[in-house]
Amino acid sequence: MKKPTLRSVAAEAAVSVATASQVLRGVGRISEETREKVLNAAQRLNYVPDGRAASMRSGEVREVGLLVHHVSNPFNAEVVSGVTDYLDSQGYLASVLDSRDDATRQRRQIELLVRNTRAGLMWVPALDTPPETVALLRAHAVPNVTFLRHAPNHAADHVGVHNSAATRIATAHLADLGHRHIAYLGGNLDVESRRDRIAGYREIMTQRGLAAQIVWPCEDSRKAGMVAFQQLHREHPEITAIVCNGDMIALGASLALSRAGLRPGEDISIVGFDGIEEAALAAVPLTTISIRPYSLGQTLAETLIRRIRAPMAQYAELLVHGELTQGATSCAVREHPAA
Amino acid sequence: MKKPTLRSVAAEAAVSVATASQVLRGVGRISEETREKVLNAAQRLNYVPDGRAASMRSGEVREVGLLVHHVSNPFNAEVVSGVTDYLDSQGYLASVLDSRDDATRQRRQIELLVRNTRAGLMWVPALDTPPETVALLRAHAVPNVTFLRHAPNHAADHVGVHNSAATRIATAHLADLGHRHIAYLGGNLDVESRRDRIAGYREIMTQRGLAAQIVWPCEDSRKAGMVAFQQLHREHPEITAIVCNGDMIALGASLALSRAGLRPGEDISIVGFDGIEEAALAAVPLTTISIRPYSLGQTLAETLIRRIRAPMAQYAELLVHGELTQGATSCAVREHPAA
DNA sequence: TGACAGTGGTATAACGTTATACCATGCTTA
DNA sequence: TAAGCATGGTATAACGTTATACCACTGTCA
Repeated sequence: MKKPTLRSVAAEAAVSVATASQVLRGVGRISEETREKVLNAAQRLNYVPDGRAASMRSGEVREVGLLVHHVSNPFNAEVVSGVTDYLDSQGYLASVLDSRDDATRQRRQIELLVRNTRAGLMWVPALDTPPETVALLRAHAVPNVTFLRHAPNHAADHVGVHNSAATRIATAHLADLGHRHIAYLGGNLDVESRRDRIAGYREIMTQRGLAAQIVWPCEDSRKAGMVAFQQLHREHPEITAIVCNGDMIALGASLALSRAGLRPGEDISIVGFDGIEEAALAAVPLTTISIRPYSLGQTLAETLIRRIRAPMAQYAELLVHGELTQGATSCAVREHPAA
Repeated sequence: MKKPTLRSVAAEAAVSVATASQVLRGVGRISEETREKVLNAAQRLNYVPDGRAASMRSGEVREVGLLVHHVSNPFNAEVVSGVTDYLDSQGYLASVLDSRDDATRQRRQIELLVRNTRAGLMWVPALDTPPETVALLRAHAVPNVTFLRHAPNHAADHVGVHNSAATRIATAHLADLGHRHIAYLGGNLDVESRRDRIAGYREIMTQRGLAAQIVWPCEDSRKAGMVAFQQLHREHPEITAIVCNGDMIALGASLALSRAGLRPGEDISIVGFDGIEEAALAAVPLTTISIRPYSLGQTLAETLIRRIRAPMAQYAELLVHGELTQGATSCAVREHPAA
């Protein structure tokens, strides 16, 4: 009643372990007759090989790690879904961890992954990721792909979003609709993605001769978006359009607007960023720059697997372009609402 | 430049592997002097033990599997977050897989987990999970906890929701508000959770002498909820309140209502089920039966770890009770809207 | 002095695979 | 008939740990 092992299968089939191993892996020269004997024995015993032993000997590992800053955030959840689906199709397993954007926590988690010998790692480097964390990965030669953010002084594959291009599209879209007072709402941390997004916003604003550039920070959640929008609206009633740092913020802003008796789109235009499923199904469907998180997750996993298979290949940086998804929250400007 | 091993650490510290191993695990009788020698050597070499080898020899495994039917669904995403957070605190790793509620896919995924020697498994059994899948788990003595649904003919720990009690609360809440035409919206599959929920609904309806029991199926998504509500409303204009099979459906219904020019709560009352973060932050905050998905995830993980540590303990069934979270989508009934 | 118990360490066999090298056969061919 | 070579299989040493058993000292005490 013990767990069946290759030895017991071999005994059952009356062959050597070496032969049994070869049959089960489909390698070597084995006669059809013994092949069947082994296969039957394995079936009878309900044999499943021990991946640990196999991987120790062969050096092949089919498990990877995925480290994000907040698993239950809808954008990340869709990414996780894309990642696990792709990996599953390749026979890989993913261990998912939530760093909560805490560098200390992240450090411990990476150690846990290294200790459990993952073949590679996909990670969103936490804020203030210290050099030691990067050194750890390098010391253990862990194939890894950074996602959304780069790690400081770390040459590695990267999958991310072309942030500035995306906000250029968003801002230009609003400017084309005649808006002149366009604010940027969201983000409160000094991360590259936000910097790049704001840069794209400013670029278009300047190009169109729009001097009133307002950047208003807030956390990445619906609630924070609501509150921040209310403040922004009170301080700058002249604003007729906003570009948001994320869909959750945009949904929050849209909600605040509705609750204030204004109509998203008609009174004030809003453009989101991410393209989560929910965006299209909000009370007022959101106009957003869609990044297709599910497909981004697939790409991320694909990049890691490729790296694992070709460890010496040159590092690559893949930035996906966002595309404008027209919802109902962006319309042509009307006369000044505060006028 | 090769990966450091216990052997190399021992060599560096000029002791035997056995000694090095004992020092690093903090067992055995070792002098302070050699202890430091080993610790320093390990540090210098950036040594991290190989979990595979350790677990093969010691039999201790600190990795588990988590198998749900749809990772990016907000409810499940919050559960995953709770699970990974708890496991992380215990030094465990979770491999997350999405079965898409496909029994064949699920079967392959469980085999993948068994092959990679997880210490245990948390799973939402897919629809029509065949006996062989259950047999597989039993044959390999995999400690496992079923979540939300039971697997057929499978004695195991279970963590779930007290479904009938929850819908009794929801239905009674609406009846107390004076509603007499209350429909049940959502669910399209013959799963126990839905059966139990409907039973709770019927129980209260009957108890209150409300004969008009309407059960309207639909898939578990916002979009499906929208469409289904529209049909339901067209067919049964007398309905003034609905109990939903999930928050996503409720949010969809609420949205459809708004788009039809009706006010959720004031014209037709809606009660959701789940208590996802988003519910409280919808255009109209949702009245729902909250089962705290994050905390449920923690409980789930805790149950599995307990089982792993005490494999012979009696099986337990833990059903959490939902609690009514009052939002704005449920109000006292007014005169008949269709009158 | 010899018995005995601590103290601090080591040698070695597992764990369950896979990779490498090798060994019997039987059959061809010069 | 000897050399050569497929064919089908086996023995065995790894992989990097940990558990078990054991050994060499030193000091204590009758």
